[in-house]
Amino acid sequence: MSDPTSQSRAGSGTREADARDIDGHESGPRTSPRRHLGAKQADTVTRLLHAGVEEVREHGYDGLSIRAVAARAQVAPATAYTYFASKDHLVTEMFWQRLSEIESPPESTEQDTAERVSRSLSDIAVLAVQEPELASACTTAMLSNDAEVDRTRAMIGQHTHTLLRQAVGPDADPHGLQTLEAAWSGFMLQAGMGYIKYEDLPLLMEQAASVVFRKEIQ
Amino acid sequence: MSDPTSQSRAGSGTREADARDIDGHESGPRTSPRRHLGAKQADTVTRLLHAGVEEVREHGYDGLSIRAVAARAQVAPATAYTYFASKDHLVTEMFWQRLSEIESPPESTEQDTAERVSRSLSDIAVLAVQEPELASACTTAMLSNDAEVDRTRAMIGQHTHTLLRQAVGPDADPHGLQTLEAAWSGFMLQAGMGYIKYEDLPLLMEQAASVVFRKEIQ
DNA sequence: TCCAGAACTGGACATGTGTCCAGACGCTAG
DNA sequence: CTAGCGTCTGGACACATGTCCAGTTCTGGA
Repeated sequence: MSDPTSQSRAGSGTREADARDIDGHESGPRTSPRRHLGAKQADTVTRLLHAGVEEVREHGYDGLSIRAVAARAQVAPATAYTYFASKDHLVTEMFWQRLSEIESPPESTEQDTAERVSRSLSDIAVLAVQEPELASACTTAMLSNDAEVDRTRAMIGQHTHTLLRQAVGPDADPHGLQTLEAAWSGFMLQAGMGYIKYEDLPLLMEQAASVVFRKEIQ
Repeated sequence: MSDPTSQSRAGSGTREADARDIDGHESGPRTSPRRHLGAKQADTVTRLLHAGVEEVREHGYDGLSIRAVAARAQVAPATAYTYFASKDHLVTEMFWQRLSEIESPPESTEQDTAERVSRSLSDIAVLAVQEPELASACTTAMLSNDAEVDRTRAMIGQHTHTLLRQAVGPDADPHGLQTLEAAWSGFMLQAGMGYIKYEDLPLLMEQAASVVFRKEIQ
């Protein structure tokens, strides 16, 4: 988890102060928030995020409209735009909210690198399997040129980078890590376009890791 | 040279207006699967594609509008929509038109795999360096849910797959190829978002290939 | 209790996308 | 020369996105 420094647009600030997230657990703020959202605002944001997930689940990225999300959250469209700069921002924020809860698996014991990589990312894969529409929508939304999306994207990238780095170990070949990271983006992309299935991601990444880190698993 | 067998929406049929069909009349203007273009139509398509490249160069993906492209090509918007199903289709088609001209380098001699991979893709990188806006726009456009985009995307994917396969050799480890292909998508994606530079692609891919195919280059 | 400011509302506006269609145009066969 | 047909036109339409703002409702603190 981490807190997307709530900025002008609040969006990210969901996990703030008293803010409870969708499922109700409270959260520890990570990054120092510059601005706090009051309980009411936090609630509005939460409702929007929640409504957004439902909308995207039902109608996919294309069928998602901010106005529909606002309506479902029982909020005026203009209010939604107060918190999210754009549809893409909303979508990335929905994904980030879920993703940020994923931590590195505890004390990866004696497994080999490939397996650790696979495990590290399997939680993301699980998320993507549970919410394929969201994952796929986020893939598209991430490409948007939008200052707010930039921030969120950076956090998503940072987070998966950290996950990978931890799985791979601090002394791993930089090129190997680089390659693995690119492969991950590539697989996510392919899954977003429907070329591969999200549930195959862990296996694919395990194969990639074993090929990259010559662990002779095959 | 792969020939984009001109299809429903003409787009791909850019290559030479020779296309006079055996039986030139098909009534279904909209969804007819295979339609060949007369010289005049081919010219219109060419002008649109050309204008599109200029527009995207000047204004980027977001600033690109079909109407502006049509105006630049001195054609009515409705006419543009006759040939291209959507803005995304136009963009992918522009890219494909360039990409399809790229061939595998001749008989790669005794170089090692990593270097062959780097060489094979360097022409694409050159294209992307020359037209970064186009490449980046295409990255976005590829994600569109659009039947026409599907086709073009498939051709683009097929073509790069072939390039890679040839560079890597027919007996290469499938997982290695798979990983390399994903890494390629990933790097293209990262370049499209501005995280890396298009001109670094060949080096990055060479590093990836050498890591994947244990050629002990490091 | 009361009120200033924060939060939200609702609807108009500017812009863009993609569709549709009646009619004008231009090439070519007869 | 002229009819016919494929091609192109231009503009209206339906709908989405994102902006703006005057006005209303809510909230917390004196």
